[in-house]
Amino acid sequence: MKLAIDFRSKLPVYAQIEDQVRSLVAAGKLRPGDPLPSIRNLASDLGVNYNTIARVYLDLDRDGVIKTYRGRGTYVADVDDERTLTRMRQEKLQAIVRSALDKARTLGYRSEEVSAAFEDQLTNW
Amino acid sequence: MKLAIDFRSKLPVYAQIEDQVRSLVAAGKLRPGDPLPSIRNLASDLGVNYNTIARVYLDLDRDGVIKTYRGRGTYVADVDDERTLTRMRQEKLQAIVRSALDKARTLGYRSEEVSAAFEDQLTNW
Amino acid sequence: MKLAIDFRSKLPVYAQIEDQVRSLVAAGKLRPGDPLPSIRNLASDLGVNYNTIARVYLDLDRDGVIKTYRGRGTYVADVDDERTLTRMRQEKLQAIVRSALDKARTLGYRSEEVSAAFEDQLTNW
Amino acid sequence: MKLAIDFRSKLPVYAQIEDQVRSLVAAGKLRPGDPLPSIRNLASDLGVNYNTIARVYLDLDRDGVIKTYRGRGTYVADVDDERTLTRMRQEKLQAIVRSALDKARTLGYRSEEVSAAFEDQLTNW
DNA sequence: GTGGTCTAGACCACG
DNA sequence: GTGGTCTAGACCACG
Repeated sequence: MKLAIDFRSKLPVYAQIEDQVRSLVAAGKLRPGDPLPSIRNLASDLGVNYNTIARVYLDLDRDGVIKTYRGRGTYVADVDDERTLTRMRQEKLQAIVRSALDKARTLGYRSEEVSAAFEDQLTNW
Repeated sequence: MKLAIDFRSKLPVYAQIEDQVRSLVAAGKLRPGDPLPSIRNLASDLGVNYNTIARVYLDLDRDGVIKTYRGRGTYVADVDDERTLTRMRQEKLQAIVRSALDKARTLGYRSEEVSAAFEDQLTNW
Repeated sequence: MKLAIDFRSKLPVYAQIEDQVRSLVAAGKLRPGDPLPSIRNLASDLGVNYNTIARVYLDLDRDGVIKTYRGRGTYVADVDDERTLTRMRQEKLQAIVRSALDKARTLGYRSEEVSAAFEDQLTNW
Repeated sequence: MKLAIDFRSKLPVYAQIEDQVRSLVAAGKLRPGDPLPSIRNLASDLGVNYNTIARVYLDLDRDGVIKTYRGRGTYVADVDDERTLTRMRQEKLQAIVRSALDKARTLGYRSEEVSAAFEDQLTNW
């Protein structure tokens, strides 16, 4: 599980990690039943404290994203069926795109400009 | 100057405001010489403390985004020439688009998917 | 706000405090808008660490029991109307009584025994 | 021996089991000499680890609630006479009732309210 | 002054 | 080994 933390970001570290795990699950890169790294391992990997990751896993568990089993580990929570997963994956992508377009529009860019910038960037995908 | 603050965001209020002002300047919605609201006015408009806006203006001034003149007010900083402004405006847009594409790619979306989502969202611009 | 912690209980300290605050709100001893002690004050009053109370307030806030305002303090969350409050108060009492009766029944006590014990204890209320 | 574990409770599993066994003995549902299930059986019945039940039996043995005989099994400890058993049974019931009344009183309920709630709940015993 | 995040480190519960 | 709770203490954000 590849996560990237920006320690200079004003977003709290725990929020950055939570966001990324949620995104990975929503996008289907982490699938129901997949094991997550142990708290101690992830903490050491990311160079943060055990407690910070413990909070992340607690939050995600409460929100039903993951399931933690005392003494046994942490896993991506089950989801009803494959259809729901596919829908979630689409919605996640749409949210990403919509958010970028919203920002651009708010800043006064015209749709042709945005479209051009998009085509341009997509070439070196 | 329209700013939107999300008090439930984990991003500090001062950071949200700074980001938005920087973006408005970069996108050319705020142009060199344009006046900014007084600290007191903006604070009251946004429902935040005077000190919070004072900090924002101090940061932006220090970074050369705005210029504060004691007793006369605060203004968007001058920029050499129109060309630079145009370039900044383009770069800002590219940064927005690139950031969205990066996120999508990291999450495992294929370029065709992203392209489709983009076209889709662009229709109700 | 009078809270009692049993440090020898196997119930975590934070859970004991959360339970008690929830009960006080449900029973109407703490009413919407009432201020709660500051985190630092309550921590020092109860002889526990700041972080423990911070967690309590965070949990209660997420569950909508209280509202915290950065820099300003923490308050019992608003509730629609007086009727709801009255209903909550009744339900809380019923939950207490039901829980005791359930336990007694599970342990094989007959209803007359329980009734007698109840009348007995109620005399020195 | 019917025991119910709530794995989401903040009370440790071992404490939940110990409490229930103690209560069953105090209430006379488990009588001196009655056999308890083997550690392995109970562990498998409850879906918990062998070590957890081993700890429970060790604690209960240490407290004189049960007696473990190597190779022969575990039994509810002997008690002098029938009178003591009867007294323990009454005290257990009183403890249950007192605890509920204490909680209600602390939360500001009036004795008539509690009495009414009690009568009410007792009807569907 | 009031709330929020993070670390280092100890100790417990469960497997 | 894996998750959970708690402390002491530092530093930040907001009013």
